[in-house]
Amino acid sequence: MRRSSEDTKASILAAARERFAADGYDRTTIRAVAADAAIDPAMVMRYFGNKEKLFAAAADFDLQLPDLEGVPGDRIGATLAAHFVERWEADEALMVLLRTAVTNEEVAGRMRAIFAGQLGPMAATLSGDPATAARRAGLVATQMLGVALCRYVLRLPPVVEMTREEIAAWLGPTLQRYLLGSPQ
Amino acid sequence: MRRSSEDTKASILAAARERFAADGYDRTTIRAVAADAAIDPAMVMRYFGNKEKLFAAAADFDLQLPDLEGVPGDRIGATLAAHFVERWEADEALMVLLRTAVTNEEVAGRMRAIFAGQLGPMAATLSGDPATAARRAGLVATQMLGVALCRYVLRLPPVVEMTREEIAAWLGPTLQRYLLGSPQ
DNA sequence: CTTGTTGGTCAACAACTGTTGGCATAACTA
DNA sequence: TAGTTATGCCAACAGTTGTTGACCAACAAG
Repeated sequence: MRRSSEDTKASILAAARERFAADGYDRTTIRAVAADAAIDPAMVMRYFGNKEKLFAAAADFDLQLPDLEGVPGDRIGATLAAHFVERWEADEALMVLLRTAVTNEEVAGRMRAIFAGQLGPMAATLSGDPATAARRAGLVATQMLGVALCRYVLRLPPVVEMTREEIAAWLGPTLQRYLLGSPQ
Repeated sequence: MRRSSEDTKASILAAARERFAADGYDRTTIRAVAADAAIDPAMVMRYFGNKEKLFAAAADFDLQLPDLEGVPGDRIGATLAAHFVERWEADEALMVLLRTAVTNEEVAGRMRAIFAGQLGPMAATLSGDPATAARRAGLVATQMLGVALCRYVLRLPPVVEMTREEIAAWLGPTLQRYLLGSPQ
């Protein structure tokens, strides 16, 4: 039996996700992806057109923000923090995006769209104040992307060693204040 | 008069810093740096040996943490936040490091050393508790590197639009709690 | 058996990269 | 003035990359 085209396409995509997540866009080569998928580089081109399109297919990402209805008002920050950490660790797509957005303006734009489109509305709903919602969402982004950067990319030891629960406990009040509180 | 070798070396270094800060390590080419410095690529090699050494020379960085003696106990976080933002904006070296550390394990190690060596001791002094100092320093790193990432690299609009004072006001209490407070 | 389609390989291209060695030229020194 | 040295340019190398087109082999339909 010959492999179906869908199977190879999927295995290429899996290999691409790993490579992009580990090495970023520039350091990932079509040849390396093909080798990981045990296939000829030309197949990658045939199935995905070019490197950019392969990346686009590998970097499909959704924050999947949780439904916060029913969460006690003072637990929103901690719930959100826990969700983010879980989300980062469940899916390589975020690492793919983060590692690439740093040196690729187009991908940075995609990142901006994700956070503006998904975190912004949530902040607006929670705070009830459309005027400051974008800023509140931005503050949340700084803290959560900072954790992703330090924990998964730079691997700062103290940040790596914390458990999800500890992170949620420490960051909960921070997000809480950014979303619902005031500077002081 | 011929240019002195020091002048050329300095102009190469300036061009390299800009390129590395804007594009990261991989996308920066010796040829582009040379063109910016209006000089032949071979000169870059003669003066700096190879690309890695050029990078090392361009990425020399010190957090220059301020002396917090005399700062009112409840203003430590805000003072620190303001200092960081000022520091990022005064020197391209941080962007050079950040843009590269994301896809280069060696540079990531350098980043770890900077934060462990400079932020760790400060946290130990402030909190007076050596057991939790590293973790506190790590938390501060997540928030401040997160700001650097969102403001200067990803350029999330709400984060870019905030003034230094607003950032200091919002992040002050966060850093304050990470350094001196408890999770809850 | 032939024919067309599908999944796959191979070899090569053109462009770009870091890097090197030889050659020119201006300036200083004896 | 002659020689030496510092400064610089040019052309080329070897390796890697994305990408392409020609070719091969298995399977299904006629």
